[in-house]
Amino acid sequence: MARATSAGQIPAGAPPPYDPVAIEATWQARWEADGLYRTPDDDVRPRFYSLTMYPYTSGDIHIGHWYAIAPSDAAARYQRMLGNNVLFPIGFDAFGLPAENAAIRQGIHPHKWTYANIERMRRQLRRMGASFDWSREVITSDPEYYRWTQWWFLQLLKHDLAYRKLAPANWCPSCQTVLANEQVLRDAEGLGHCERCESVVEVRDLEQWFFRITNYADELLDFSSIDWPTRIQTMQTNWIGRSQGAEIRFPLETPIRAASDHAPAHPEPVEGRARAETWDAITVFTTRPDTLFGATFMVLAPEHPLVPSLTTDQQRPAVEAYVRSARLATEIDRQSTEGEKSGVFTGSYARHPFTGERLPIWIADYVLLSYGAGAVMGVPAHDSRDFAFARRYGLDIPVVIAPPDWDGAPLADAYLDDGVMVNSREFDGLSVEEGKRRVPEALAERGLGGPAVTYRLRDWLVSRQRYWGAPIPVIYCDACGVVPVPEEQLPVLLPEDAEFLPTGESPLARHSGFRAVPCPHCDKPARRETDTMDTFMCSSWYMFRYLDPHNEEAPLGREPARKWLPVQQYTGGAEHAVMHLLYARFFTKAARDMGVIPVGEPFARLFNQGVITKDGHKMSKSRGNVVNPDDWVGKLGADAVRLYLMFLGPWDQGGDWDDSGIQGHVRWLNRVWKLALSPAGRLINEPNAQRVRRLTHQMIQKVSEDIAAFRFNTMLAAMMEFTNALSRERDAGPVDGPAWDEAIGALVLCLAPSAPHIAEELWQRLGYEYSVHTQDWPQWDPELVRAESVTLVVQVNGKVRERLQLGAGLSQDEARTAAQASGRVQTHLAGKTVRNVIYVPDKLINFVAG
RNA sequence: GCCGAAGUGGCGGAAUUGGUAGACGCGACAGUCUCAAACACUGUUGGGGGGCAACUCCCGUGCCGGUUCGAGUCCGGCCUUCGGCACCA
Repeated sequence: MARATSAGQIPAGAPPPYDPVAIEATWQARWEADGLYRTPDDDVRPRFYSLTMYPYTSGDIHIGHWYAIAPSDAAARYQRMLGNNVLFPIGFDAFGLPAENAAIRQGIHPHKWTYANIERMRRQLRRMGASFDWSREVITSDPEYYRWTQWWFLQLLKHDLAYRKLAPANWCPSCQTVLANEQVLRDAEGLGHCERCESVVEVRDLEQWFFRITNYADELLDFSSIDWPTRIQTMQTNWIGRSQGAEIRFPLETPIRAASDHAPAHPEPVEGRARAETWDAITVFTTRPDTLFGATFMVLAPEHPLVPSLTTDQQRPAVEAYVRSARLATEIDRQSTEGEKSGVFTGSYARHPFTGERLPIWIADYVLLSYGAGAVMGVPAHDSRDFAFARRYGLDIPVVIAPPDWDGAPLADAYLDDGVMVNSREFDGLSVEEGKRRVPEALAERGLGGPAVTYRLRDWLVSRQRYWGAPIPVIYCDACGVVPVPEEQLPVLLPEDAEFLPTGESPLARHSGFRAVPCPHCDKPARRETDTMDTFMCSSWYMFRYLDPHNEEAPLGREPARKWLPVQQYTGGAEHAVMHLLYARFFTKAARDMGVIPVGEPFARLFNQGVITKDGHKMSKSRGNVVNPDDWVGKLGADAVRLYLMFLGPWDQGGDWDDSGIQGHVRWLNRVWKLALSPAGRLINEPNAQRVRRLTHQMIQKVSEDIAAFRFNTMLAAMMEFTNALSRERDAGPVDGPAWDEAIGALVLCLAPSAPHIAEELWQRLGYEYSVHTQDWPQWDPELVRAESVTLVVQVNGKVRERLQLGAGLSQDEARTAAQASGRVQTHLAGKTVRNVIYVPDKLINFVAG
């Protein structure tokens, strides 16, 4: 930290007032002009990729963005001062439904709405003074970006990670359009209504695109190579929901044909057998194969393909009515009807694989087609849902796992805990654990099933019947089938002249110029896919594009990928725990397997900041409690707002905005300003200088450790404490000289990541070289930090009776002698015998006496 | 219901390989400055008792119990709040 001019250049007299608004504008312009935060690719210093989640283009940068970004920026600046080549990019998540809603409400085209918002948000972001490299900005709705989103889609298709199948979607029969889940309003009975016309929403099956995220389910459960909050790991683990159990085949009395190819999620019944048109058994998945002998009925999901064939003529009216009502409120957003179990008997029976007993086959909506085999064995004694169902319909409830002191009486409720297998033939006497192993083995020997694993995670449905998204680059040809758009024809441009009528139907579906296209194979008339991609697709790879944002040959080059990946520090909200953060991991693994990037995890370290509230509530326009950061920045400056947000408390806990709190930071910055710029005298003597130096180095240590661990609140507290101490030194007498210069210099350097503008201004006024943000982070001297005197706490029977200022490093005997010299200690030891002495060097001595 | 996190002054919070509870800040009160107010600055500020006083004693980290010389921190059992999932077989 060489000074451009010699020390002692601070002009005499009172310092000028601290004018944050003027200072901040000046420095922001200067940094921008100098390209101070540009990240060169050819830098030899160690790289550090620091990423904060890019904002959605909703309209305004609000206080939540500040809360997320300001500390990220401080951390990135700290890394820069440590000597790293830091990449800290920013961009905009620009596709999505809100743009369309705004378009319909306000009559603005989504494109116009989005780009106007970006314009405004850029300005607001610049006022924060964040050290973004704007030259790498990405906007996901730019053709130069979504061209590559489409390219990724084609690669996933090529690698058999994308496929089409029928999937339920919300359908409004009046608007004749598909609705997103958030456009469906639920009434008290759980029925969905169209948000626009209030018609009852149906569920229709459409051919939709999926990504095979389930191929990676097991790998996604492995967090060993990344440093993520356990909270997020747990959430993802639960979301993936791996269950170990068995598949069991229950033979049918007569083989039947499936009604449709609308297969359950787990289409292969057993042993890799191809899905048969003719079914001779019903396959179920269970995590409790040990309870097999307690099965007294079967239950299929209402949508199960075997239902029509299994239904007897006598039962058909009841079954069809039930299936119809279930369609109105299916799993897309099924209301929890807590405890109530309804169902209908199909009239058919299956055979128990071991006993051959006839089991009635029912349908019920508590069984989900999309999980396991879409069918369950009903074991009422040991499953609470089956128990409720059996009670309601008068089915048998035989006990096959005996509770510890069971007397043979009927159960009042399902018994779910461990016990001993009974009424289970050769398995009697086995524990639950042994049964779970032995029953599937026995099933496998007889060709009636075997061990199996199932996941809660389903494949990622990426189709959106919407306009404002990246068009899915495929073409449907009557002759050639599904034809991928050739890569050299990308991007498939979103037509801007799409008619944007408030019908809710995707403009792409009715835009004939977009739809009609010659087949790339046979050149005959064909039609484009009119669905667009889920915006989570865009955000699954944006961290790659920052590395090579202007590459026109590839989404990113090999060299940038090798140099920069993975992201070393990712920060953002925990609301993305299972969507964005899981999809991005899947995407990275897929890209690795395609050979495009060299890593299998996108984010090596993750930090989730909390939520900022006002008066204890989420901020919302309807509640009228929105804090507008621009107002505060205009009045008090960005630095004060940044500090206030960082000081609220631990970053991952969030905090509540309180107008009065921010004044404290303005006060403090003013104190720092005056302290740094006030004319100084001479430090009178060496002990004072030593004391100041010790305080300085202790502060540097504390600040360094805290900022590295994202403990911004205690980092600032340490600087405030230091400021208070320096003020006391100055008030006690004249101060100057190297120790004082070092103290002020260190304070300004330590402040630079958090309050970049005032730090730059002070740095310049103190006569140092521009810029403070390219300086080395200050080092602390361990020798100086060590205290020479300590407070020794003296306890008698665990209660504090005296605090002594003593030299550091005393032996137990020396400490004991000193402690026993105290009158107070003598009082409390009077008439007692010291039985034991516990000594913690330099901290505490405890006399155990009685 | 299941999973996870957290309960500390008037408020935000600090202190956890067990060792001074309340750092730092806000607010409040008192004082300085001012005709006055605001700003700024200085001091006090967990609760209770005793003393003219320098002081001194007791209680105190959601509740009950335990381990320990010593517990905000560890163990057992509760209560409350927040977050996630929610008929996952």
